[in-house]
Amino acid sequence: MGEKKPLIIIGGATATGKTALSLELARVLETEIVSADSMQVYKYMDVGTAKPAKAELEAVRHYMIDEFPPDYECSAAGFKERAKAYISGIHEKGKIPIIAGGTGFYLNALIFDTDFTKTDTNKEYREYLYGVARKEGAYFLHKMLEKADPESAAAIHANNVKRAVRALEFLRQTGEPISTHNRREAQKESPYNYVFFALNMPRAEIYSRINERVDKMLESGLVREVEGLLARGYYKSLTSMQGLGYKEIIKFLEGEISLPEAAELIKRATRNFAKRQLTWLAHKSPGVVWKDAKIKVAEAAETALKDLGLS
RNA sequence: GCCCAGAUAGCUCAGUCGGUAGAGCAGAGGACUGAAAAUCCUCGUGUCGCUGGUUCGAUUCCGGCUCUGGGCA
Repeated sequence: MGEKKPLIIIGGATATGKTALSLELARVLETEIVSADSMQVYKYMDVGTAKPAKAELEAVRHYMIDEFPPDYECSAAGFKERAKAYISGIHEKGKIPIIAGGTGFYLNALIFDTDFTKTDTNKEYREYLYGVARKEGAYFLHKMLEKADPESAAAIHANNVKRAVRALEFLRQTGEPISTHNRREAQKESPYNYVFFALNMPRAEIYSRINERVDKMLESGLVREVEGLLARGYYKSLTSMQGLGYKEIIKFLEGEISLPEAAELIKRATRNFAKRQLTWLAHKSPGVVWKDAKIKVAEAAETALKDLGLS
């Protein structure tokens, strides 16, 4: 019976101090960090994604940051595959990996080693389905799903074209309804011995920190960063360019909105995002332990080790 | 000082040919298992500026007042 390997997870809404705490924790525990952030994986996207500073990245070894070019379509599957390998690497060094990040879906994929059935993305079929949705409407597409996979159809709202497409796609590729797959994965037990801390603070404080951070990003050259990305040939429909801050600045650069308007939009969208993160943490993350965001490293390290049964 | 237009949900506004009102955004809650910083769902009672009048009944019509735009002096 191989003993379960330890993992320390640091989650929480955006702008809540995950980066700072994970850095300090990594120093104290002399270990390394695997980021779980769907946007920090991209190169050249630094200020808009609030990546750790260069000096910080040098001080503590980080993985899954600057992992892909912005035109690579990162997915939970691809992310998990790589991150999992890095985690084992850290374990082999006899260290406890720290997973830090705000992408709840990615965090879960790692913690539960979600099985993303290997399939080639069938672009044509996907395009075809989107075509159906465009021409016949979302409701029609949903009807299609209802015939093929009633259980999934019942769980997916008719307006959620993206989900309906994926369900249909999954069925065609694997021959299994995605609802069955989801149920199986949701019941999985983690192969790790993990502690999951979620940094918490009053909602109003998170929001004002977000507002301040967006202003700082603008001062730190977010506009220049986006201009640079466009100059390198990365275009607005890329997944990476859909990131918070990027899509809005592109609109500004295209003359659609003013800079102050863009700033407001970014703040608002980021606040909405933070709320979604909180919902995920509260309902989709088994074992989360909420911690005051101002927790001291020493205390965090001590409780983590204790909860892992390592002290 | 005069004329015109506004004054309705936190914001922007719609509406009621007189029977106490509704959208978008904000905000709140939720879903999510190969796009997830994405995608999607649910939730709207507020002295309808104040004050008289007409009316069975006024936020809706009429008068006055206050405030805000714009115009004329």
